[in-house]
Amino acid sequence: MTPPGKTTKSVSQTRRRSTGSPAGQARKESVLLAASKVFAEKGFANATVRDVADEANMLSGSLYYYFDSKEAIVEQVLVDYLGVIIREYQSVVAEAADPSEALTGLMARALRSLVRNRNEVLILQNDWSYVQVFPSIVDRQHEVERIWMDVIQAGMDSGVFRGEFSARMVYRTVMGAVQAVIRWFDPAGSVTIDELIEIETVLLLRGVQVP
Amino acid sequence: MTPPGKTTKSVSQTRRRSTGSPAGQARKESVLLAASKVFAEKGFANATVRDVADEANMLSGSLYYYFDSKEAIVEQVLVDYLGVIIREYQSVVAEAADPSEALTGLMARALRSLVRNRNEVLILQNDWSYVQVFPSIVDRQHEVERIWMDVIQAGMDSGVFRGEFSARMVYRTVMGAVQAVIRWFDPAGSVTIDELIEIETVLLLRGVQVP
DNA sequence: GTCTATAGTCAGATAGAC
DNA sequence: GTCTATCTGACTATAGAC
Repeated sequence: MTPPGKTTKSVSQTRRRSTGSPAGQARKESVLLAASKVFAEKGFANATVRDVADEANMLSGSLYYYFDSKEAIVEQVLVDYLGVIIREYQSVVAEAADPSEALTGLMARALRSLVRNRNEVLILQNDWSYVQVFPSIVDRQHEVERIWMDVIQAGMDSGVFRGEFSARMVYRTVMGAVQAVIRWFDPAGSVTIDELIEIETVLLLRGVQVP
Repeated sequence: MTPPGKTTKSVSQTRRRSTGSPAGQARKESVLLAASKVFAEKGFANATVRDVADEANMLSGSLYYYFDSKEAIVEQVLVDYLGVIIREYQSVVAEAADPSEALTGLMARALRSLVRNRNEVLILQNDWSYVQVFPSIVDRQHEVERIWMDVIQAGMDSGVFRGEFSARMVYRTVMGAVQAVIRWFDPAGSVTIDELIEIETVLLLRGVQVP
């Protein structure tokens, strides 16, 4: 498979106080955690900085010690998440023996992360119109797309995936179905994550592969 | 296939002036059209009533002659759209000879409406957290879900669709992939709508059907 | 029916005490 | 670092003239 390729840079630079201490760093993390929860539940535009502060057990003014703006908070939340998932995808691809295994692995990885990082994925889905102004986020989304499409294209080139569709269309269709899982899957329900992966893989891979 | 079943009622009652005249009705329609465009482009929360008024070539105060609130406008936009698509789905199912034909027909219908009513679908997708407070909208979404799931369940019962998944999971997965089309399909691009339908049908139906 | 003008509200951000 | 207090701007919605 294709080599990793160093990930995109540059979160909008913040001219904030250092937050050098470990305690300060931890506090910042707790703000990010609170923000991801609040933004996911109420929607970015509907959630107020006071909501976030409440959830983080501080007052709204204090947030501005750590972040320049409400936008900067959601940007950091999503950049952090995308950074993690990109590295995971890269290692999945690196360890896969062939395109079918790689695509299956990517789907499994996506589904697990969807369940684990439900809030971040919900924000990306629901508030895309508000976060697409950040190049730091858009660039990382493109990096994700590139990783998946390289796998799909490799499968088409080697003849195991149907070649009559564009890799981009296949990627979007598969990813669309995968992302939709967030609307119905309940980790506490009767369907396990492993069953979920089995189901989605069967439903989607059959159409992608050459019969 | 299952009988139509009368659609849900009750848009939040407006205590507005009559707007009885044909001209007034047409003006109201033009506000709805402007609103669907503005809300889809900027997101419901980000769009202001002034934006909508501008697009409809009037001043923001004048909007309130036709509607009680910003919320009432988006509600009307989506209720109108959902009413149309529900009737279309019902007739597709009524005319289908078997579940496979019905499901293919539903997918084709969904994809065409996605392209034709891009704005309304975008609002439903992007601003679901803001419009889910309207029973008039949620009820109609459930009606859509019911129509699709009845078809899928019938296919499972008759043995042509894989029975090991729940109808709901299949519905959500297929619909997720279909809805994702709105993010990449360009009606002015090189892929025609008919090709789009062919592609999505092949990719998705193969996994649903028993080999 | 559409306009002007504005009331009322609320949210993001800042200043400065502690 | 966190708080209190407050400013500022923006937006929805209304009142009333035309």
